[in-house]
Amino acid sequence: MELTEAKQKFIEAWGKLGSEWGINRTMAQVHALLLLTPEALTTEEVMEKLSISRGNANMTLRDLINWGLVEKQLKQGERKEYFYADKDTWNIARQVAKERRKRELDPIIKILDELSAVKGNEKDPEYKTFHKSVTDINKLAKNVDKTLEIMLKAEESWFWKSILKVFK
Amino acid sequence: MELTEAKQKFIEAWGKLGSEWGINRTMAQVHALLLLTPEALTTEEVMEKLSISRGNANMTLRDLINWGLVEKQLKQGERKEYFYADKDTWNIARQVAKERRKRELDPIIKILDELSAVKGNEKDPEYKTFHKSVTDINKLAKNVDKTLEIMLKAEESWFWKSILKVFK
DNA sequence: TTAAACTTTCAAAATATTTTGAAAGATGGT
DNA sequence: ACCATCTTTCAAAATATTTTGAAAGTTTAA
Repeated sequence: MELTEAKQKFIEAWGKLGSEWGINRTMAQVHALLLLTPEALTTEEVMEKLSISRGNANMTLRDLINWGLVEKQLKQGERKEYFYADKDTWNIARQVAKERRKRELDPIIKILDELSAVKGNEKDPEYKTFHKSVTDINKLAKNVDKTLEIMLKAEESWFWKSILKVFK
Repeated sequence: MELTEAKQKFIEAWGKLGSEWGINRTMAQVHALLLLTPEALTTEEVMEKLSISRGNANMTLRDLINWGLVEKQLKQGERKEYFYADKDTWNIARQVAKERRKRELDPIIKILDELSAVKGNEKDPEYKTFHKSVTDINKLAKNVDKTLEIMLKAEESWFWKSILKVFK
């Protein structure tokens, strides 16, 4: 397989994986493209290489910046913006975990807290099942949340350092 | 908040969370409904409670069975099938991890292996960046895969037992 | 074998999501 | 102030996904 074909395959695969995990296909593809590109690219170049519209490229690049996966670069004497993707796999994983935690885990925990607090008749199987499921899921969600928090901030802890080293 | 409203909220929240993670909204909602229900339900009951069509209910329930989250129950002298959801949070998490690993992680690792093997000119920055990104991601993916495998099969290991206890 | 009870299928319809592209909005140099 | 260059916006169009429901399929009992 030659490089051009291989790049294409990677972009496709990354796009597919992304969409299976609730990340817009194009966003994942633009990210893949930037991961494979040594220098920063302009909106124009992203548009061309992936055959997408200006609007789409613009929005997608903003999103990637908001996710902390891509940074905007300005070059001396040039008006246009260049986009560069962080190539550190570990940072990418960290950023994705961080964002999804904030966007999805936190809100669901808030709801689960409310629902855990709902009172009812302990003799009623309907209530008992409801309460058990909700509190169990809440517990798990909170543990995941806590663990992520620790992993995300405290890479300095010897304990986590040794666990995380396995993944790097 | 009273029970009926709380149940409704949980079903909605679970559906939303599911769809943000690439799981069909209805599938997540049916799962939520079954999680809240002490006894097994028939297709008919699921249709009514969630106002969905027969076809949808049928397909969704099959999917949940394929994911290992719901089981079919047959009752003495009755023709119709009843559906019951495993209420053990830990099992649910295990099953989801197991299925997604099989369906998504394994295929992407296969592709990354192929792409890692692509040869090129080490002096070419295009190639170098491609190769680094692909092999780095491949490494991370393989570590995640290995870890999941260990977690999924070997709960008997004292090491994992102590780690996993934190989450339960 | 028939028929009632139940399940499955799948093309078409409904809905949701993504993408486009032209126009409006910025920005900076002259 | 004007213009060229670049970015952003967003309603409409294109695409993708999900849902429907009626018909076909299956199973069981009499």
